[in-house]
Amino acid sequence: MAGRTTGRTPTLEDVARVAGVSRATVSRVVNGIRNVDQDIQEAVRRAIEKTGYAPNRAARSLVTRRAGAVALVVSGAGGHVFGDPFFGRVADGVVDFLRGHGVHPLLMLADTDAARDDILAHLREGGTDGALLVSTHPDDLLTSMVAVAGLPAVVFARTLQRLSYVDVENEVGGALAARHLLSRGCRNLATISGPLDVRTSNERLAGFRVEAGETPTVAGNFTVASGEEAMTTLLAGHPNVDGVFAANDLMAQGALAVLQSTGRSVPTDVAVVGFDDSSAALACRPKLTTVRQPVEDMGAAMAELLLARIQDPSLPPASRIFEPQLVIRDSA
Amino acid sequence: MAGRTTGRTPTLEDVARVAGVSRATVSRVVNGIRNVDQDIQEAVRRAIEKTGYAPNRAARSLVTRRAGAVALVVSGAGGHVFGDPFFGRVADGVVDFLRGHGVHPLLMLADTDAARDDILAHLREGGTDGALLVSTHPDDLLTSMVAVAGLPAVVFARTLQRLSYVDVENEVGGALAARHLLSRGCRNLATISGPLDVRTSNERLAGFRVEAGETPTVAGNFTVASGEEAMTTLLAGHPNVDGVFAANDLMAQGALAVLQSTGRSVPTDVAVVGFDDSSAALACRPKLTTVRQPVEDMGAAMAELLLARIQDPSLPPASRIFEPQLVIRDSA
DNA sequence: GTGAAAGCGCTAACAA
DNA sequence: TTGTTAGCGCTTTCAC
Repeated sequence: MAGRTTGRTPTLEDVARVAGVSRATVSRVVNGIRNVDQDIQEAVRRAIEKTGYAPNRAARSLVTRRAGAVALVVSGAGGHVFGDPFFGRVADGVVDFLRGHGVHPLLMLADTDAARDDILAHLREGGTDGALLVSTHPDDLLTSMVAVAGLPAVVFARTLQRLSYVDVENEVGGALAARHLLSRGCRNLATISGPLDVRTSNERLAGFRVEAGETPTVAGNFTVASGEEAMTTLLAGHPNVDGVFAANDLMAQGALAVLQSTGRSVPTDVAVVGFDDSSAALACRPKLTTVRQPVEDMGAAMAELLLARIQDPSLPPASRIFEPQLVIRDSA
Repeated sequence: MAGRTTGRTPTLEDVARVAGVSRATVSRVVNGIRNVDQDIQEAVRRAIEKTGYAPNRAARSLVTRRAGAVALVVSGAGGHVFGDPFFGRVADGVVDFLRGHGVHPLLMLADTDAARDDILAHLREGGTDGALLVSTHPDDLLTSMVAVAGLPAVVFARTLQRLSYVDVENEVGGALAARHLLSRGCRNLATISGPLDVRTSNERLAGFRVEAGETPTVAGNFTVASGEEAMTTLLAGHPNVDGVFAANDLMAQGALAVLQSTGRSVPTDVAVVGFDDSSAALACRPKLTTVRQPVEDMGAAMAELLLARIQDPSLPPASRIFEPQLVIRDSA
């Protein structure tokens, strides 16, 4: 900072001149390479301080062929992706892991074809060293997209492609919910599933049925409003329901509202179990008993898998499966 | 894609050879510069197609001195920044605006000194062309940080520094809430404010008081739980409250829960107005009447201001102030 | 309208 | 252990 004499931003060359050594030596010191005399290291460090030198990322990337950044590609929720707490949690986990490694994620929204082309172009231009793909509807578009670019990538949710992925045992989660409802004495169960074209939804439902058998089911679309509608429909056909499992917390929250407005008390009359353990679960009254999905950890795992793959591209695709966990609160 | 013959990724040089022109010409075509013969343009385009060429970002950045990316620096909410819908909404607005310009935001979390140093270093290395600063507690740390780096920057919330900013008229929002409560006949108002060391909180409170006069007030910290506590305290001292204004939706949601659990009906017995118009406002039952803060638009405006500043660094810092808007739903 | 050539700032052989 | 040198792939004067 201090003592800068020139107008240009200082380069390796400037530091070298001040320290009385060669560019290469300065580069070595900057990059923490051994084999540099202690005294010289000290002199270089002083020169760096004096000149206010900071390495130029573009120049470095050009020769190392490393961008030092990864893409966090998201899609779903109709554009307002980050308003959705799910993506936010993933992002938190990703950021938290990455920053320990001096890497930052580049946020990209893949909601239209144009956007996808744009992202693809960016990846092909070497703007990032790899990609993290997160989508509520894991479009094949999205994954194939990266396959084309030939970059390391990690997907949230199982994938058939030769890509790494991170997922949660959704069936186990559904089963957890069913067992809990059953064990508290509920005998007339019903479920509000997610959209049936989403694998995750089906898995949660399947796991639930393994334990609870076939039960009345209405599909929602993961929103509070759809949870309300579903619950209303369910109640119309089965007024004596005493336990409901919703495939996510938002729909559970909607169910809660309908239940209460029809004079039923939760959990006394009807027990409700959600899925996710999002902030909505805690904001609800009664607080939601729910199946926790360790989303932040999963985001972190994605980042970890990706970084490993970037460091050693010869590594085969890997995966990490997480176990969901029942969090018992007040709604069941 | 097709016809690639070499193992390396194709460069301008390769395209030039295939098209039978010089590197410079290819560069011109790629960058859409006029003054290139139509036929040659066509030939170059074909060569690009044939070779599967994509420009190298690092190389381009090195000479243009433009990273083609901006930093989205966030802090607050103790690390789980994006779990907070507020940041998510800002991010959505930012991403939405930026993508139209081929720019993507680099996510950075400034929650510790180490993290801030890291971010500062990144900025100084030219990793981004500017920064967007968003914090619930607009630390001076954060803003001064960028001032040092000398990069264009835009802050969410008014700032004293010579930086651009975007803000909302919080006083107006508070006044809007007060007038609404008053006009529906409430005569015993109370307010749940945000932390008193946050400017935003004070502004909302001040605006409310201009219209409603001094009313019982308890400070929360923007969480549902703190809203519950505050409402409980308020009720203990003023059981006849018939209208409450909370400085954000989450606290309003907490107030709602306490009100209902003490047998009061909303809005009949007590009317409640929140602030933000976050997703929580819609998820609540009754749905929250709230003061809408156009957060996405504000995020987009930040991005717009930043891009303008990057394109023409001689531009002076600018600002944009948004008007909040009362959204009447079911709670008041 | 097009090409030749000079660099942007850095790393990484290779020599010394 | 240190310095010399050759690029990385691109944009951009400056001639032609």
